[in-house]
Amino acid sequence: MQSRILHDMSQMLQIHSQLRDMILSLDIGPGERLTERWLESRFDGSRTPVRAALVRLEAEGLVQRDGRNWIAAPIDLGEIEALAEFREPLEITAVRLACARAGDTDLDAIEEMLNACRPGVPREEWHKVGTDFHVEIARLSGNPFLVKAVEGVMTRLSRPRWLEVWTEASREQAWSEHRRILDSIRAKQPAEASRETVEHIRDTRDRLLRSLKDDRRGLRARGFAIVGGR
Amino acid sequence: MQSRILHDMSQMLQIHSQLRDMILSLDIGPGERLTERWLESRFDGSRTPVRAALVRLEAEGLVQRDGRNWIAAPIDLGEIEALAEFREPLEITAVRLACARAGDTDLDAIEEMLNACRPGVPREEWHKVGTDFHVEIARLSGNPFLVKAVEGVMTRLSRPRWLEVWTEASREQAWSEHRRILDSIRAKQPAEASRETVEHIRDTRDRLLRSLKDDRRGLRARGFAIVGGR
DNA sequence: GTATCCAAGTTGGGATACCAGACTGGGATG
DNA sequence: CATCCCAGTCTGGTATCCCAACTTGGATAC
Repeated sequence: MQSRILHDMSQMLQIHSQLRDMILSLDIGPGERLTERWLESRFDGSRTPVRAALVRLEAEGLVQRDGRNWIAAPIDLGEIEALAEFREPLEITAVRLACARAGDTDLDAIEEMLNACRPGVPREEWHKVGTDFHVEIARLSGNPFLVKAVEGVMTRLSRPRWLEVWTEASREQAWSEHRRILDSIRAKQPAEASRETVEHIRDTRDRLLRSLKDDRRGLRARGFAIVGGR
Repeated sequence: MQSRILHDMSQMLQIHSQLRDMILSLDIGPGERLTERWLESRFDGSRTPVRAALVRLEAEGLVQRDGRNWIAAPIDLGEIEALAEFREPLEITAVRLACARAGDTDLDAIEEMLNACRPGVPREEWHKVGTDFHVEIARLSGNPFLVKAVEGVMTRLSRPRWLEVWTEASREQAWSEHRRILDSIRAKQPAEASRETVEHIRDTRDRLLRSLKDDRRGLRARGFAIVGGR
């Protein structure tokens, strides 16, 4: 009987995780070329696990093929719009199901997560909570496909959200929108929670697109590939 | 050994496609173990492209890890329910957007596809059209994420749909439900199209679950792993 | 000065050798 | 007869080597 837990991650998973972090943290810029040989030396492994990691990251949309070459996925303004359109029905469904299925302890855990965001905590924490909130709500739906899909959406939105120029006001707005959604779920008000979710998604989309378009020139100057957008 | 033109299709893609077909056609049974060495000899390639293909198939949900081993994904009754719950909002959104965005020529192409299904054409064709209909409707939405998600759903439902015991009546019912949805889209009646879509998805779910539960014993006898279901 | 072309270097794709861990079966032991 | 143990075997994971296709840069011809 195999009762053994894999205590040591395979190199493929290590490289996958590290490269993922480098891309999401913009340590590797959007559109930047990745050669298997460079990655091999960078992570001190052979090309075999490097290639396996690249294939997985391709499925996540963080890495793409450019002809025969690998590149970190560019920031795509059209994609941000499509993602907003895509996640609306997903997250509406998630909050409605959460109203029906979530227990109080689940909601308490998410509330605590939100409460961890107060003036003074580093921006990384705000960013992470902003992602996790949506994923955890989806998890309350009990539907693994909703969770996977929302995770995918938030992964793809991670870099745009990081590049957004944050004002104190917009940060507080997003936080209170999250808070309102959570309260509506707790009050078992699916219609209200849905409406707030749609509003939040559209606000987020508009903020991201406006900010990225405004900074487009500067971001390109940093070597970041920003494509799409009309 | 291989001096073929690589521009056409890498071996990884060939193996991916062939293995995918073998799994979807139940040539490889649900739950069946796959060893890299067997695949290597079966497809006359080395383990390198075999492993890349397996990683991709894992992302599609057709292949899983079982401990350190690879297996063809079992049929999971719980998954069929979760998929129905997941695809409802997706396909509602797709038909609504299709009402707004689809042109007549697009709709004609789908109608022709449906018309190709008449008594006498082989079951494979009915099966394929039943999948493609939903994907093509999603394509009319113009949203690539909706397309990808619906493709994923239909891929995961492919084997259950194939295993379902088909009566003449249920086949005709599914066909006419498709037809009605298409007509409502053509008439730009999003509310009606949505209602019909939900109805169709729930009918499909119930038919699949009933049929699989009834045949569970027989399918297991054929060596097929059928898991889940309460 | 410009266009052309070829050789050297680089890239990803594939093949293969080797490794460590897990499984299996049979034999020794109580 | 049951139990335990160990070696042989098989597995996926990794490193490394070779190859064909592409890129590139500079010499050459005009």
